[in-house]
Amino acid sequence: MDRPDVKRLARAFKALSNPNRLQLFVNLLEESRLDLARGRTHDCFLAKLLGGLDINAPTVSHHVKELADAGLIDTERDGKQLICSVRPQAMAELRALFETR
Amino acid sequence: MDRPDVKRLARAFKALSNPNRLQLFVNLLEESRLDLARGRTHDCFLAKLLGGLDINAPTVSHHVKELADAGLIDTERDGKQLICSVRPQAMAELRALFETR
DNA sequence: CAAACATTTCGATAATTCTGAAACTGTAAG
DNA sequence: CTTACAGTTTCAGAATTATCGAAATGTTTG
Repeated sequence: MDRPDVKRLARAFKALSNPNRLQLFVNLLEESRLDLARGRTHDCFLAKLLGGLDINAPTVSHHVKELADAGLIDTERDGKQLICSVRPQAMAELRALFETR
Repeated sequence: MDRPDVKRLARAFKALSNPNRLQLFVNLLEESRLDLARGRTHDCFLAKLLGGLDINAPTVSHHVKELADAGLIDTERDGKQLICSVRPQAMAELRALFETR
């Protein structure tokens, strides 16, 4: 195994350590998987990610920023909406840590 | 994908979100892999896990407890030493989340 | 331009977390 | 029994975090 970059990993895990933020991330993951299954590029604006979450707009904005700063997702502005997508690189790095062997 | 247990996952991620605690866990992971490579059961007491860490005993104790409470590691007392091992179950659950597809 | 919309920034507060000092417990060795 | 060892508990202070309300920004629509 390559020596993991503990500092960066810790940053990612911190981003995923808040239940609301993690739920946001999981929702995005599932949306991504749906779209990938349809062979389409992923495309998901914020409001779509709030499934079942009871938090206000400022908090959502803060959480999204945190996920982005941790390198877990990419964001891009499209008109008045914010498009989110998971970063495959980050996924790979995290998966590697938990690989058995 | 099965619906992930967000609350429990968040707990695990929180346990890994502190750099010192994550380093502890990574050290244990690497020790485990070494021993598994030798076809032996894993066996690791705390002092062995402190590589490069600059934290005092009470803090270490606290961090280990946190990792155990989060279900990431098992601990067992042997004489005056504490034996730690990673929980394969937890590893699998985390790995699943980052699986692509 | 005005109104509606999606998100962000700011400021403030409550809650949680990290850490070490000091004192303690249980075990092994002399 | 005494000492040393490995780790734990308790306590308290400093630092970080989560959250919201209010106001602001930038964008599309009428």
